[in-house]
Amino acid sequence: MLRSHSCGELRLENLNNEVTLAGWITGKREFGPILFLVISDRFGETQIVCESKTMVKQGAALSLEDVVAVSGVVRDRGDNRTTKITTGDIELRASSITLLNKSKPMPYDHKKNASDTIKLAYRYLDIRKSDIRDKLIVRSKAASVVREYLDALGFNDIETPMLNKSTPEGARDFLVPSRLASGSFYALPQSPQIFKQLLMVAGMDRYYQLTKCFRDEDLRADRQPEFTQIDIEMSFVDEDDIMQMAEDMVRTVFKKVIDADLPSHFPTISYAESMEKYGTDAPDTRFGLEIQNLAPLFANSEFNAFKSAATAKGMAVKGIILPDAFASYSKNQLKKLEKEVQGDGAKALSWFAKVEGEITTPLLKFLSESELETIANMVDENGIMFAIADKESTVLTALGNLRKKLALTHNLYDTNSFSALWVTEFPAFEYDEDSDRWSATHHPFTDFDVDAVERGEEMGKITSRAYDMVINGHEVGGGSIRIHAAEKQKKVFQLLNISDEEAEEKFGFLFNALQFGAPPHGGIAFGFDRLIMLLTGTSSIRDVIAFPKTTSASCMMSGAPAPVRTLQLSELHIAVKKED
RNA sequence: GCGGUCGUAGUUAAGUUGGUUAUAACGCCGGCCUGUCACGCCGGAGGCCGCCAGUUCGAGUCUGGUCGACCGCGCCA
Repeated sequence: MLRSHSCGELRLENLNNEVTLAGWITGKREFGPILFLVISDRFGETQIVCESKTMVKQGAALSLEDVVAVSGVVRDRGDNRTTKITTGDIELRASSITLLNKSKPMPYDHKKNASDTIKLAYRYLDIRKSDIRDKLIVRSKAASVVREYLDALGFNDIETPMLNKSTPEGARDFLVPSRLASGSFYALPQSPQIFKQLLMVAGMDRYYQLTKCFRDEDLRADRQPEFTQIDIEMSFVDEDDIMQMAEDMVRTVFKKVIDADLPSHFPTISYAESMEKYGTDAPDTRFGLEIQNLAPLFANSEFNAFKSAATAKGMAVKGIILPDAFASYSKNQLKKLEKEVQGDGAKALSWFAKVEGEITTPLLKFLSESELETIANMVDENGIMFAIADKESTVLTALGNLRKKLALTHNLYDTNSFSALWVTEFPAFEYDEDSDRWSATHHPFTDFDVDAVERGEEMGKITSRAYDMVINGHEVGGGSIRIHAAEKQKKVFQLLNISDEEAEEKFGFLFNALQFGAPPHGGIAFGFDRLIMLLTGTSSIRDVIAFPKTTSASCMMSGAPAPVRTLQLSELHIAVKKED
């Protein structure tokens, strides 16, 4: 070992010990005949004093971020103790300094808020100098808690292939050209979905994996082209078994990693109720501001925009009530809010405020006495009711986003608290206007009541056996009970207008497997990165990934993606087309 | 693919109605300093104002395009 202690370790009890520390120089304060250095590693920092002429000379030659080993005796700082660092009671009187490696000056000032560009270009320095380091440690800890938890329940960690066959459904695949089979390609997995189901057919009973998934779609603050899933599948279970296990696992992770208590039972809300109350399928329930249906109120309104929205099919007029806030709003701010909802496709945002018992609104002259009275009864003094009349889906999206925005600007919730819940009863099908047909909302292996279709129930009302776990308005995990009977799977393909040939080509190997005694099974997959974002309280996924990519999916350090040599291309039977 | 914000010494920023030699702080280099801990003081070096074109007598500043970073929409079964 090049050191006897870490840089965060020494205390008064080590007085007069002869020790050696190794780390980076992070401070240097010179006073002629005496010189202070600060040596740091990820465990902490320790002050070094150079007093002899030789030591001062050697110390003065060092630069910040040089890597050194320093030997000497631990000394009490006496009157000069500090509480700013954990080793502030002591200092190390240097008797020898070994320069292990020199460092160029830092390319940016880590104490200031440097640009993402330069921090990503020197990611290893950002990890060394910022709290990214702590977030990566949380990530490591969380992964080990997950493994411990699942191992104890008899789950087996089984790897699945990275080189797969491309399936045209779902997200765009990352492709890997084949050298041996000219013109053929592998696809990197979007998730191990089919393989984990095959493992159930294989009788493995309980499977899990922390594994990379790849999706070639445009990025967001919470999306990377490669990300990590906690992938889980179980045999001989129903929804409750999986949900109970999954929430207990997540509770354990939050408790053991950040000592946070999630509720002992996660409430369940149906997709329909979630959309109606919160305008989203991933509601944040740390605050109220639930969406109210205003259709009854305006069904006979003189104000035509409201009346028609309240009565026409597929239209809606809904609102949310923000208590005790109107006095703090200017006309300008209300205009800004309207701009926001217009960004979500709504035509306008109406508002009604209660001032001294009376309703104030730009729509005053369009509304009847009784309408104003009803609103006055709904809103408390100084409260505002915001309303949107539009296409139902637009109204819900816009109010859902407005709700989050208002809660954030008015500090309506504790940012350190957690709300965890399940969303269930998702529609099994959604209507695709482009292709004029119904398609599976989740993947086509999700179980649902197929007979309901034969009974003639409305396609849009049939729900599937799927469930999403939502924490603080983020979907952290989702899964379903799968179809395990080949016959049923065949029917579903037919319902979805997937021809036999198409089904055979896309999913043939799974379909075959279902015919060989597939057990009832189901599972769930968690977005591991998003879970770590919640554990570390960050809003950027890049903060929880050691070497992330930019929003255009490139790496600021390596320059990936990059062109390759012609020889490599020709081995792969590939010619690159020139862009115009 | 679309929209928004941003791009000026190594870094973070300022830069007025378009006008002489483009500022500051931190960092870097040299010097001084015996208890600092954001040490202090003196001096110095450091610029393709992202890139290309245009308007103009004159562009860091105005216009168009382009590249990059970030945020959002589409997309992400």
